[in-house]
Amino acid sequence: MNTQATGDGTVGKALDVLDIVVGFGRAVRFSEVLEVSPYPKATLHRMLGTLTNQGMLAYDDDRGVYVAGMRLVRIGRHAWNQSSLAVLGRPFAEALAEDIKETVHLAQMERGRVVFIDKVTPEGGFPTMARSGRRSPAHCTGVGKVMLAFMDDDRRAAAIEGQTWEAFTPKTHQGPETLLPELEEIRDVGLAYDREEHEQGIISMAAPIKGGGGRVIGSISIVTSVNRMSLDEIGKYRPALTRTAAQIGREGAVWPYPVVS
Amino acid sequence: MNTQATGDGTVGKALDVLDIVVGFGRAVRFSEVLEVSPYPKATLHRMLGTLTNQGMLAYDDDRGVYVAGMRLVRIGRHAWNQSSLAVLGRPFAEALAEDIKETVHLAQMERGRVVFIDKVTPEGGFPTMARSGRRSPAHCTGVGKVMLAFMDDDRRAAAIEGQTWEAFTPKTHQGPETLLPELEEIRDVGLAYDREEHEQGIISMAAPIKGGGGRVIGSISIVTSVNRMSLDEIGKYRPALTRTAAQIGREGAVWPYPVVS
DNA sequence: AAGCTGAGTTCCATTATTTGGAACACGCGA
DNA sequence: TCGCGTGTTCCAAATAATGGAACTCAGCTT
Repeated sequence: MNTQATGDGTVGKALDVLDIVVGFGRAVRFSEVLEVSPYPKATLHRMLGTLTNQGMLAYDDDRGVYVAGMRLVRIGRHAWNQSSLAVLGRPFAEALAEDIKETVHLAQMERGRVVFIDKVTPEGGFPTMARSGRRSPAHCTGVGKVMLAFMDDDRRAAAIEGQTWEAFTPKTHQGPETLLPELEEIRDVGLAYDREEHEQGIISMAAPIKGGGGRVIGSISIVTSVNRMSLDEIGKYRPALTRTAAQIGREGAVWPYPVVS
Repeated sequence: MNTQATGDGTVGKALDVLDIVVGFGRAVRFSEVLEVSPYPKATLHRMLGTLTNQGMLAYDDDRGVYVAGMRLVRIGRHAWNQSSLAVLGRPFAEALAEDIKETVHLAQMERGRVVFIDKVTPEGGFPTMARSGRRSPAHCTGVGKVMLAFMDDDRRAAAIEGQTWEAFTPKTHQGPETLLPELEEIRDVGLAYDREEHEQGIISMAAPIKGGGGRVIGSISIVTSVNRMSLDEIGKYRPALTRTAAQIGREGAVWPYPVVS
């Protein structure tokens, strides 16, 4: 119905505000939130008050800033323990990263956007900018494209509908016309590559993580820089990557948590 | 104003429901939530719908159950990265646990209740029931009492006001009359002991973690069973425990996140 | 196959809450 | 003291939440 993440009356707005505040990734002043939120001063003020009151945010009196609250930390941790692929995937991701000495990303999808669930950077691995909990577009990342390729048709349709098609580099897909054929190719090959589509000089190779019934529950990728390795060279890790993806998938065969499109 | 965690209109109710669902720790049926929530059928139904719609919960069509949603996982992870003592405390807690071969807990406080932030059980350590994200009362745990002892007077007053005084064992404090004197003692000694007050046979020794300005930002404890060790014996780890607490505190000297009382 | 039961969903007039423009308070530097 | 940028409070109008009751649907029983 509504493609917007917003909506749903008061609760939707409150969660929207929560998302904004936490998304800053640091303590924020009222006016900063006001600037980026679509709500009028009084409304936002009341919203922040409610969220603080509820323990989802905390207000630092001295500095006059809002930060994430303990209740959010607690509920979020609980949710993480239950629904995050990281809990069962981390050991395998760590083993892979250690084995090949390259950075490994673990991702899931939320409404057509990639959510980085975890990352492992081994000694000497390439330090990527991804941070767990961050979101990125799906159309320009290896982990995103591979999930799009293997998800249900209707979910994919909805996800593609919601893409922003922002052009991060000259190689970024700018619309379904070029993306859809690549997705088909990805389905054939069983892997997706990020050819500097999200960031100049950064490449990756991603495999889908399939739980019970072949349903995609996330994806895993090896990320590096073109200065360290070419796309061809990264290909030599293909067996290791697909093996790890399969291991995690086996572990998550009875995965009860749906990947939200 | 209101001591209840509930309140604050629609948003409060929605968060309440979210808390309930996630608190189950597993996929739940509508009727299960209905049973424990104070809301009428229609209201709860709408609430769950809204939360699902917002990505905070996810609904499994096949099984007809609700689980934590990806959006909650994402926001929660973000919050965790920012505000959890675990992020900076874990390495030290791990070192301590490895050193003494006993289980170590890391905790913070939310509205007078202890939230377990992280735990480390080394090879051969005593496996405790605490799980990160879980809550326990403050009046009967080492980590809780030590935070109560060292927090601001007004915060302590509010926190003590909110205690349930549930008697888990014969040794549990049943009211402020006996707890307050012990808190004073704890302040003197600089440590708190749990003398089988939460669970028969389980004891612990806890130290406060103090950030900048001596403000308590959490606590750390060594937990074991009376079958493994006596209260006296656990005391030999005192230097190690206080050293670790100090290390974490130094790391968190510029800790920007308030410990919500 | 009709009837029953329990779980989940929908309806809608009533009621309570949210809304946000505007006025107000506060701290701070000039 | 004035002015400015922030943050807070008010309150009548507008909107959204409420929940009892009726309904649907699947599975089970007689």
